[in-house]
Amino acid sequence: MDGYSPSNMAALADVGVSHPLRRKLNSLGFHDENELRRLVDNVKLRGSSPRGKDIVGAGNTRGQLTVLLAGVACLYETLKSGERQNYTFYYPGDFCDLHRYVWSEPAAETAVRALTNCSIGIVECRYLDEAIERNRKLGLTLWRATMLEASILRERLANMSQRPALQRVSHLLCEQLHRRRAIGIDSGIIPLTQIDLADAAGLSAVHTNRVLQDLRTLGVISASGRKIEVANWARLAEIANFDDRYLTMPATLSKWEVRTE
Amino acid sequence: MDGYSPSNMAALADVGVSHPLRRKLNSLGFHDENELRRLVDNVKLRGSSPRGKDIVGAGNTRGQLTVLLAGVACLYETLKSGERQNYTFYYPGDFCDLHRYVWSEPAAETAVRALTNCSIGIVECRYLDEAIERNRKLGLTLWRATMLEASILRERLANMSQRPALQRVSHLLCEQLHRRRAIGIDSGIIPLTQIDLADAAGLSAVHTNRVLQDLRTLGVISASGRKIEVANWARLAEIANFDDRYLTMPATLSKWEVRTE
DNA sequence: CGTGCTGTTGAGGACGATCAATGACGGTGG
DNA sequence: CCACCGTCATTGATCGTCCTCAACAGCACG
Repeated sequence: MDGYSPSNMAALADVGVSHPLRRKLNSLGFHDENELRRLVDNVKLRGSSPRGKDIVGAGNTRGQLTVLLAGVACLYETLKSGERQNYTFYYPGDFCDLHRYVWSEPAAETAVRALTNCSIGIVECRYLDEAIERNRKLGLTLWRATMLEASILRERLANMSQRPALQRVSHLLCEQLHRRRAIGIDSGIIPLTQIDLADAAGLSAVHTNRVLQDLRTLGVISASGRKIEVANWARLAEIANFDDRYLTMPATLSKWEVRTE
Repeated sequence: MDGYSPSNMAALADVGVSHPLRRKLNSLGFHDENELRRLVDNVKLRGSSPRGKDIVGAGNTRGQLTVLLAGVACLYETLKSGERQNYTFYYPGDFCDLHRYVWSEPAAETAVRALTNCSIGIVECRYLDEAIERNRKLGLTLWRATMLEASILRERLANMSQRPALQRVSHLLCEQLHRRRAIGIDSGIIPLTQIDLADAAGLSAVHTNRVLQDLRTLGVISASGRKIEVANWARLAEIANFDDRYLTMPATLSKWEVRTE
């Protein structure tokens, strides 16, 4: 199970753990307490989605932005050949449809789907318009969120097109581990099916399975049949040739953060 | 040769053809004449780069943004295995290092390289800071530019990981054709070497060559040995299963454009 | 207690990588 | 004007990775 199941969201708030969105914006260098509070207050709970269900489909949620509050989701597309391609994974705090806010309708075949049971929040675009209007740093921060998405896509591109399957899968796992740790989930459990991984890695499910078995043989992931649990992070990163710089804000804060009054 | 060689930039201005940056921002839905004029006036010519030379390397151009004025460039990375991965192609009007402006230093191995002879302009970050400060729509437009980059990356990801080589190369060619036409270059000539294509498609140069020969046999590209010229756009798009929606602003203008007073 | 979805295994075959060598072209300097 | 050199294009042969098809086992669900 995921650290953030829908059922414990209320508990989260009580215990005083940061709202996922607040944590996300913090990690992007946005620390305006006042604005954060207002923004978080404007996130309405839309409900929950079971695994496999589309969160953002074609044409719905006009005028609203979707925030993932708990669970794991992905932006995917069903290609004409019938295969599925997972483009981006979403974790709590991520906006699932920023592209719609800034750009346009994506192709009709593109959608966001829940990979585990998810809890969904919504924000009115109108509210966000106003917030960006009065606080330019918020706009820059969201721009930066998009830049992070692009950064992840570039990394994936390099690792999918050039590397053999073992490294592809390992790299994907590393990305998930890091992103989960960034939101406070330290366990090595990755709540994705082999099929989800295959769709993201551009491999067949069969071959993905074989790669995972190899990783088990190497002692990198534990041997339980149904769930994927990384046992040896260092070895995994080594195999994947993983360098987390593309995921994290540099220690030398960007000028925008420095410019914070 | 390219429609925009460095040598005819001056001529461009005389004939009254749009500045590349103006055209780019227009295509992203930004039409504030006043702001555009000021921005363009603040683009200083940095000089030109011959094919193969790095335009944006590690650590230079602190405090400045790079705009491609003429030619074709690409964001690439030399992987540890020695292969090269082309992430993004840049065409006149594109900022080459927006990622640095918003995010941070990329990995040291990432750089921007001229693929043809290029003409380079620069803008002081400070100026852009001010411009975004006073004109919120400009910031949103640049955000949108990043979103377009991400959109292209997603499309590439799908086509690189799932499709056979013929479609990969075809799709890449289609992308170039469309982007070139968007900046006013209608010829079917694509000024890239087979090696450039291979690095972008994640294929070996040898196999890329064979694919191009197949395309010649199919009558899709012309048979001249040294340059790649697309002879049959429709057929190419068909092979590539190309859908240009991911590249273009929708006809139904985004709310931002509508909101333009 | 079936019905799906997920995970697992085997065998055969296609696609693309790799290695190696040659040809063609453009630019440079004598 | 010619000789030279580096980059790019081309060809053939071999080999490895990964796909495809097919079947079955296990677990979770109603």
